Amino acid sequence: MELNMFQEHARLFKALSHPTRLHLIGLIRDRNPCVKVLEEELGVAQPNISQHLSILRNLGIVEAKREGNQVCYRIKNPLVLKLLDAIS
Amino acid sequence: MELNMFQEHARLFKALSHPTRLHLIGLIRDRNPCVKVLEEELGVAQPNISQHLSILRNLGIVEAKREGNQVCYRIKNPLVLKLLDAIS
DNA sequence: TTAGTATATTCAAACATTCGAATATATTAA
DNA sequence: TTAATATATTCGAATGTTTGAATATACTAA
Repeated sequence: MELNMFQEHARLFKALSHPTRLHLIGLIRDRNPCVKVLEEELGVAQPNISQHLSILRNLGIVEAKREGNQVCYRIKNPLVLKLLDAIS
Repeated sequence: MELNMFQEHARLFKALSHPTRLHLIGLIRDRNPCVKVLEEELGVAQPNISQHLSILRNLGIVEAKREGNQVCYRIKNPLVLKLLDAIS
């Protein structure tokens, strides 16, 4: 197993190592929601949600699509779903 | 999905979010090695290895068994193996 | 007992993450 | 245009993680 593999996997696990991000991923998986919906569901301040979404975007875990006034999110890397299914 | 579930899963993912710990888990899975062997394989200082093993022990991911002079490690929570298989 | 080997713990400095506050940007409606 | 709504970014303080250095503990051999 390559050393860089460990780094890459560690980065992915780190992205999943915060409860808010796991909650976000769960909602995004189910409904491809826009940020407003995520904000209401989580009861977390909007800038904080955007910060967490930014982390997930930068790792290629989710992707954003603007739809008029709002931005909707969906899962980009299905590997993440495999991991979530494996853990629950 | 309960809020505490996200916390619990996040804790597990955090334990897996460091390359050294992933390397350790891989070796432990294959050979149930003692710390000396882990030290040689990883080329990382012994106290640092013990620190990472302590994190994995505290989360119930691995367990230690003293064998005379040395301490051997093995996987305790097989869920971790499911995760590692899912990611690779 | 003492010396040697194997492992664990403690501490502090360096570094990274998290979050609220403030602000910026994008789009729509008036 | 201006105002309103939705989302993103920046910054800094608080907090958490990582690591090397020093030290402690456990066992074995002499």
